[in-house]
Amino acid sequence: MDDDKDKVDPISGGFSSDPTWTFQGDYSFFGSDVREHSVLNDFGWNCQPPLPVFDRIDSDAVGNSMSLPEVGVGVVASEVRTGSVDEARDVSMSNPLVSSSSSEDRLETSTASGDAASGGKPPSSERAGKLKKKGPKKIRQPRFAFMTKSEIDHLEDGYRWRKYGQKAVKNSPFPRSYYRCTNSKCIVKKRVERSSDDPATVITTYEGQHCHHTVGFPRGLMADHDSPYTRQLNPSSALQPINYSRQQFLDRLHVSRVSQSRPQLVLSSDQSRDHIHHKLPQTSSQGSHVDQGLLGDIVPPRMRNQ
DNA sequence: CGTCTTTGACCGGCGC
DNA sequence: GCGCCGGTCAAAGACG
Repeated sequence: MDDDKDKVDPISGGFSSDPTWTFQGDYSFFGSDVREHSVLNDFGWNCQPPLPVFDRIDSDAVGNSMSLPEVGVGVVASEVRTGSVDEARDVSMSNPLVSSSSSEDRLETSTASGDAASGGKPPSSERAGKLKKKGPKKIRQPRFAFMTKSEIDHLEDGYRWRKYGQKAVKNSPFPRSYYRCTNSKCIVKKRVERSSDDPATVITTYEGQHCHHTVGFPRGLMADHDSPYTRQLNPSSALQPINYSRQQFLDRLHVSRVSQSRPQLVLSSDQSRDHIHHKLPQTSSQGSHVDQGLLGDIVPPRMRNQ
């Protein structure tokens, strides 16, 4: 192990100081506010507010703007302004990440306006009579995406999801899956797709904010209820700062990954464990940062508490 | 039997 | 107007 690699660049969050973790290209990917949220925790990434305001997350843009760290999570943290479309467009115009035209535009318009009601197919009789009335321009849901190296598409994140659709992605051999939070009162959605550039990379896009706590890992995940990981996932256990050393964290995480055969958000393949060991930037626990759900590591509080 | 996934059809926006 | 495309619905099937 080379401790030199554990130094953390407060600006880059450690990625830029290590070639393996370098986000190639430039930080425009993160917008101008990159300095303000590049704080890493033991998890590898911890977006601290304020996040840059993007018009959208565009997986194409993501792929073009960055190269993923070999292991771990490449974060495309973003917040979509909840306001008028025009407002958001103004943001996009000033953000180099945001392309002028993308499918996400269409996504925004279609999902936010009707959401559960508009997109699908009501009974034919109903369909004929119930012509879409143009409601007020949709309110955009906060949205962010991240990229993970994983063989598993749908990564556990502490919430339960119901898959409601799958579509082939243009210019990609991999389909995109659509998930919705199983909590009936929760409107959070999630898209999962593999990068066509790097099939080992899973791009997960969340939309909206959970209005409830995590449900834990009902499928037997994270049985170690006292792990730092669990503490971050479970609000009830996240009441205190995480005190594990990085080494302890990695050891525990490794055990859980191997035993469960289910890679978690930050980590990917087992063979990369040593790699992670070397490459994970070392930071303090940022003890004040405790949160609910895995999203707590990514979504800034103001996004979650809107 | 309840829950979840699969899958074909449909909707609406956008570009041409 | 038409076709493309992303997103969604919902019936049917699979699964535990």
